[in-house]
Amino acid sequence: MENEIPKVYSPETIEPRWARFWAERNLYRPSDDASRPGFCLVIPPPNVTGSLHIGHMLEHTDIDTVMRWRRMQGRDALWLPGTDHASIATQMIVERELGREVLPNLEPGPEANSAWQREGQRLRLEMGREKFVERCWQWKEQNGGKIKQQMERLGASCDWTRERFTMDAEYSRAVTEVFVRLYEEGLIYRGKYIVNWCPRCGTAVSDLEVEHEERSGKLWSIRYPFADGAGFLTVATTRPETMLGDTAVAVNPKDDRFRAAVGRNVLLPLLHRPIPVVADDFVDPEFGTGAVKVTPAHDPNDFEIATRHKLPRRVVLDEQARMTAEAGPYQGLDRYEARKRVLEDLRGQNLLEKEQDYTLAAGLCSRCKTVVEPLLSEQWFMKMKPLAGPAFRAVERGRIRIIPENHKKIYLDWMHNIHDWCISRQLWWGHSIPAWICASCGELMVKRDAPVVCRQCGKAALKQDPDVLDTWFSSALWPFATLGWPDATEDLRRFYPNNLMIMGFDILFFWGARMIMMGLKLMKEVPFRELYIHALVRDAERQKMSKTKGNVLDPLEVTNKYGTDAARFALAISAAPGTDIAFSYDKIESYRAFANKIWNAGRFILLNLEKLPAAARDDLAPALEPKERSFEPMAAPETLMLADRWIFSRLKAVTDEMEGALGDYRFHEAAYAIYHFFWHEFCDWYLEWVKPEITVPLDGPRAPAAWVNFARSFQAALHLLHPFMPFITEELWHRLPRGEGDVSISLAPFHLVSDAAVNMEAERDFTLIRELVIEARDAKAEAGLQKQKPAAEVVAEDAAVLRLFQEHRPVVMRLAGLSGIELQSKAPGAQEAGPRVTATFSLRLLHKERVDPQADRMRLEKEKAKLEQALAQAERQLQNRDFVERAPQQVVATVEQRRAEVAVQLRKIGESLERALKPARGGYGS
RNA sequence: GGGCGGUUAGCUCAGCCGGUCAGAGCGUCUGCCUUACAAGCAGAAGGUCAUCCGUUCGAGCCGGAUACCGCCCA
Repeated sequence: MENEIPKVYSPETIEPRWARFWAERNLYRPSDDASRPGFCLVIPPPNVTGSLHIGHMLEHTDIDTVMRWRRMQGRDALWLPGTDHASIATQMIVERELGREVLPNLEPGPEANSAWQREGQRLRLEMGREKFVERCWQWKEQNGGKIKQQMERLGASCDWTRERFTMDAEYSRAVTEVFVRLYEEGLIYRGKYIVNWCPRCGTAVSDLEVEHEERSGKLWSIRYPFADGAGFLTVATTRPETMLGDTAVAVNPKDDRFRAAVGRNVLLPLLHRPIPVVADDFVDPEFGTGAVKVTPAHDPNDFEIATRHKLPRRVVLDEQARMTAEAGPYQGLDRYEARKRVLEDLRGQNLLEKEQDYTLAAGLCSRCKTVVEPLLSEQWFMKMKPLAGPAFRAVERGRIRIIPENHKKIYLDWMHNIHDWCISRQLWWGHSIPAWICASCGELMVKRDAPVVCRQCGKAALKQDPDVLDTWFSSALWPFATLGWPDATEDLRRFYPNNLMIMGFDILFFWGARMIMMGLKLMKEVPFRELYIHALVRDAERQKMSKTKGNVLDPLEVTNKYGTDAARFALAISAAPGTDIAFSYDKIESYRAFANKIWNAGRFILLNLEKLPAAARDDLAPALEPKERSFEPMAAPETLMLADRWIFSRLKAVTDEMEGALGDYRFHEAAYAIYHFFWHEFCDWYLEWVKPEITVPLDGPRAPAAWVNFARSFQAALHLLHPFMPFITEELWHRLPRGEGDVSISLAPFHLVSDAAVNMEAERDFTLIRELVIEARDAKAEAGLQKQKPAAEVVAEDAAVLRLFQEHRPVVMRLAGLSGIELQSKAPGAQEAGPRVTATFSLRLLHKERVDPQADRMRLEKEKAKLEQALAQAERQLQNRDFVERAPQQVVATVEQRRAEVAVQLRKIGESLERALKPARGGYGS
């Protein structure tokens, strides 16, 4: 038999089996009984190109823990899985793959990557849109399943029958519907504005997709001569090459230095174009020389100035960031090459006045880290202010609760300062924009279905807008589009609003905020009631994990090495809200030890179960029937041990504590509660206490109370552990005597223990016994007697305590390793080893061979000093009239009680010390 | 420039509404292969709670300032 339960837990043989079991049986598909209370969370859809990293594992651990817990509470829990199509990322990957096919011999590395990318981009244009999109689908079919496999392996309890992808036909219908509705309402518009343009990706990106990075650069001061030949104005710029597109110089109207210049023309150097000097409040007189160049087509602020002053907009940089024909002799040069040439030429003409070091914030494409170019471009935009108002109020007024709370303010600030969102992308893989332009008359039509003829001129010369929508546009619809919107489905009715959303801070604005706006707009209701923002997983050195740093971790690697349960538990217990997690293998290892501990406790119970008569074993199954709040110590007073009453009382307390913590997303507290309970209460004390009852050979048909209580409390602990450690708990649960109908622990109640189990008296009594055992062990260790079994003398003045000790003499002797206990109501002045003093009792070992009297005395002195300090502090407090009068009575009472206890202890220690100083009766070491 | 967070044991971090809150895990030290578990058991040592000032009868906890570290936004 022992061979079937190995001493060391090996998750690799057990976890994949249950992962398959859960998935194959569709265990986590909610019932169709709509009257049952639901609980819904849709996954923040991972990028289909990716694979899950350790951050996802944390996210999914948090999610799965909540979902399993809610399910065990009896809710019809729906965790809806899926992925998003990730326009830019997918396109980049497929391009790189294309490139690799024609350049197979490059050594992998950043250089090869960019060569493949360039070549792939060329091939994409060559093969055309239709074929390329087909390639993307192919890629998705082949690689998109990876995330599902990973999630299954990590135990994610989602409903795979409801899996969604943002480019599913049904989902795309929802995307089109939203676009058309918002366009018709005037919330989506098309226009020519400055956007963030990535010259490498060849597309516009939104503000959120630009990362700012401090870089050292230069600030150049350039002279712009007045057109009439009298002097010059000096402007300062960090981007001299854009001067070729200048259409004005601006100064602050309040700036006296330039009062005379306003209204005059200057000659744009190099191109010799006359441009006006305008006065605009935007100009900061403190910056540079106080005069700035105005480049409306390449700077958002200048664009605004130009609008106010009706200035022309000259585009001098093209979509690859090369100079256009507007740049005259510089046409065709790359932006950096052009900068060099412009500076040379200015210097040559003595128009470059100054060059200083300057720190500037470079905007980088978050996808490829290329410096983005502000560029005038025709794009689709979404008006955000009208959507932001309701989204602001929903959070402000608590209709959505953001946890941890400090993120609420960040959200509100962002929502308050929101700008219109550029939603079109010059990419091929994604949702096409449902807009058609008439080649004949220029009419723009936005339609759900492709129109045949132009509504204006009637000609059949319509061409669909070539752009696709920002991926985030479609994922903003996720909480309702996945449930069947725009149709009024049963799922939608039942699961919208979702109860909860869990995501990382990094996508709060990309996603969370936009989902709230869209949900309120289209469903007239918030998308979810609560939004929990989880922490970031960093590496052991607290560095952010990133592919470029090479410190990313594959969850499956961790899982294969230590077990999923251990990794999940390590993440959960580290997940204090608002604090990033420093990932370390040490941590995982210590929770692998925990899994092993659980395993071995299970092993203990199972091995002994085997030794029970078959009838008694069968008798256990009904006693372990998982019925909500039905477990309490079996009523059989003559065998009911203090330990039984105690462990059930503790179980009840821990269950409540966990429910409280999980309800507030304090995963670390819930995890710690069950960790501590299982290891340091159940195993260290309860199991050790009842061991003789469990190992004693039995006959007869009935399982004795001790057995029922032991098995029940173990099972209840498994239920509490299950949301965190689904695999090992499922395995052990199935090995306990089970009835036919018990399919999975994950469908059994979380809260097994009856309210009647609370027993404060048992907790108090048990605590006293435990203290007694610990004092005895400590005394033995101190005296170097660990290997021996001395007798002890225990003195307690309280008759009830004496009675309690008397009743439990055998178990104390066993647990402490004592050969006997002499109970006294008064100190007889015996003179032995290792005196221990507590407020309730004192204990000394009755051992002739005194090991080190000096050590005893020192320890007592030290303890005495500590107690004296505590006493002094209590007395100081109590003598303070302000304290006695103003502090709550309860606090004063506590201090008074403490003073009394400390005084008693001090008195006893004093006595012990006195005896220790005197030569012993019979002498030490004699 | 604006905003936010952090600083508690050697390391990683908990610590709720101010009053048994000075804690956990890992590490270290001592002793044990005690018939579930050495991935274990029984013990122990270790902290001026970053610094300063303030509020309070009472401050890791509240307020202000400083220093250092980190993040977000512009």
